[in-house]
Amino acid sequence: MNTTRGDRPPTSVDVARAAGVSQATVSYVLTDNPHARVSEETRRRVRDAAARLGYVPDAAARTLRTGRSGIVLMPLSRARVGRLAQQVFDELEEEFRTRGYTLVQYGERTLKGVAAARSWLALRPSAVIVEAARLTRPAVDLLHASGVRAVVGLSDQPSPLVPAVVFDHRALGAAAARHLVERGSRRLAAVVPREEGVDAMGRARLAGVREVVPGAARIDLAFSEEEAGRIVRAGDLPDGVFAYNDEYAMLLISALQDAGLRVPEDVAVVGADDLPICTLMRPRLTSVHFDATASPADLAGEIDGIVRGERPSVAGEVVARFEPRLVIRASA
Amino acid sequence: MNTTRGDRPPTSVDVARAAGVSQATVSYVLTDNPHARVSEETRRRVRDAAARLGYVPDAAARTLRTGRSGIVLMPLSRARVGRLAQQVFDELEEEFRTRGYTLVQYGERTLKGVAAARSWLALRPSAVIVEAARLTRPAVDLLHASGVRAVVGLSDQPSPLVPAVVFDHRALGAAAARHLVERGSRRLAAVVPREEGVDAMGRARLAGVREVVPGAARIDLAFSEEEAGRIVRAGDLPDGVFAYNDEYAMLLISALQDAGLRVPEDVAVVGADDLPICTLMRPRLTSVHFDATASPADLAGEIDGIVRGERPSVAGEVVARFEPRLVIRASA
DNA sequence: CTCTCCTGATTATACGTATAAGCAGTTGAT
DNA sequence: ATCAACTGCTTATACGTATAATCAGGAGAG
Repeated sequence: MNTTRGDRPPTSVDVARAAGVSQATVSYVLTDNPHARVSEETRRRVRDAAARLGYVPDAAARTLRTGRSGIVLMPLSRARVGRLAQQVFDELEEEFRTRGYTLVQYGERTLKGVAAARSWLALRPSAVIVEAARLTRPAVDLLHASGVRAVVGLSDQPSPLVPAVVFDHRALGAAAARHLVERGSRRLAAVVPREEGVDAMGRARLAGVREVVPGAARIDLAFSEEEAGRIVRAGDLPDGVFAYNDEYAMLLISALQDAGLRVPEDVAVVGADDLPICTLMRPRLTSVHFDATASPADLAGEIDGIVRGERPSVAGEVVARFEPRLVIRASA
Repeated sequence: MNTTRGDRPPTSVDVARAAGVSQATVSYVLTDNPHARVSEETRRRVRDAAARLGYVPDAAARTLRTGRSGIVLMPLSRARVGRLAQQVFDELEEEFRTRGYTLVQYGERTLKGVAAARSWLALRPSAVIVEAARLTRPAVDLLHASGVRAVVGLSDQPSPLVPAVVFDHRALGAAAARHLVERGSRRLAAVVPREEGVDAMGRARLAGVREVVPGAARIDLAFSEEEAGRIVRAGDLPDGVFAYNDEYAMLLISALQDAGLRVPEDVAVVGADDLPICTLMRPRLTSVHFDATASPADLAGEIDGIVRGERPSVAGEVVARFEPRLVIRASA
């Protein structure tokens, strides 16, 4: 049944032989090249042969020839980002796949600037999605000059170098603080996780809290019961806490309850991410959800448009913005 | 400073010109080819030139030439697997990267057998890690014949086709059930989640429970408070429940407590995954942890060894096994 | 009838790399 | 002194694809 020589996957030459045409014709037909002039009859023969042989184009050869792979590179460590981002990535992966791209998470975390860009270029990606802080002007220029059509930044504010997806952590912290104040909290604090990688987000959210309440305290906290217990027992607690996210909120609340303190009566607590566990805790957790102005599908579409040259890539533009939305429950 | 013509990334030819040698010599030096006979002086010149130009080999060209990419393909949807597997993937990604591979999650979820294998082969991966259930003998043969050195299955039991990573879900369910019985539960039930993708794991874990208690009831449950509440209010509850995982356990416990039932006095509950939230819930959640007989580093090393031909690929072998370990807390 | 234009193909080439094969100059054995 | 073997390189080639350039043949215009 398999008519290819040897036992490697069939190539376009094998398809050509099977269909009785030249390799070029196979390529013209299967890529739907608009400049191609091939009769309907021949197209059918080629497609039949390709299907019969189970032909799948060699990605490397295609990339080498065109100078561009279907790869969308995300040089991030999935483990280091929040739950929200993980979910967004999962959906993005799906969206890109339906559009013919492969989302590759290529975790080069140490390099920055031009050196990082060069290592990314080994894959000749069509697009790169990366923390804006790791980009420099020369790096962006190098990427564009080397055929990367879309460079998209992730940041907590618009980037002057590239179009960006903005996660407004300050606004998130501010929204939480505003609610705590309105509810009657007089002394505020914000948790900043000690975990490497998320501490930056923690500081940005703290800054947002301090936009509203300049004197808000900072609670540095590792994710451990012991440390949470120690902080609660140390006393001198504020009456309103923004706990960085829902998991830290749960950690804090369990420590507070163990110490005999009531939530929200003694200490009000606000989480973030609006995870399913919010409704399962007692009291139910008030949380700040990150609403996106654009869905993963929109984002993928936007990037696809830039790659295909249908849309311009505008530095400073905000491709999608994640804005805080308060979900009020019982804990604050 | 940049001595390359045009503005595309430098190639080995550019490096050769800069070092005053031929392109072949550059390749010999930079790949550390053992058959190469190049003087130390020349090697230095080549390496200097490469560093100066910021040369990074084109992955596509290398793949085309060698017939094999540095890609380890995992055709899975990350969103569909459990928290444990997600964490394992994150660590695997890191391990593979340090060994020079790129772990690519290429989510072709619908295809099976030879058709799936063909689509995977477009990337000429060095290794494929995939659910064993999607493999067939011809598919495995095709992969091997096409240059894929290591095909590793994920399964709840050893696979006759390939070496496998075994997640022993039955044993996990059985361990939970055994504990519940020893604690004094007379009527058992196991939750099977309705979520697509994880339901199979749920059924396997239920089967494990029934190995211990043949008459154990099955509770089909979607992750929603309404449904959990409905089930609790319907009455006729068992006095011991294995809740599939920690999150479903929390869902169930919150519903039980809302109905005025006590955990574990009225209903004992066991979760799985041993997430951090186990110690934050009240009562603290008894959970079954999946202990690995091999770390992600070991697994990556094993696969690397097979790819490099240092280790044989043995069908039926168990590369790593995840075995249940009970963590007893207050909920059961 | 000749020339141009169009159709539907083919032939030729380049992408960047790894590696087999070849080749000049030197060394060692006989 | 002669030839083989070795050293340190170079030249040549193939991987599989996309696409520019070319070409045979027929249709239509003059």
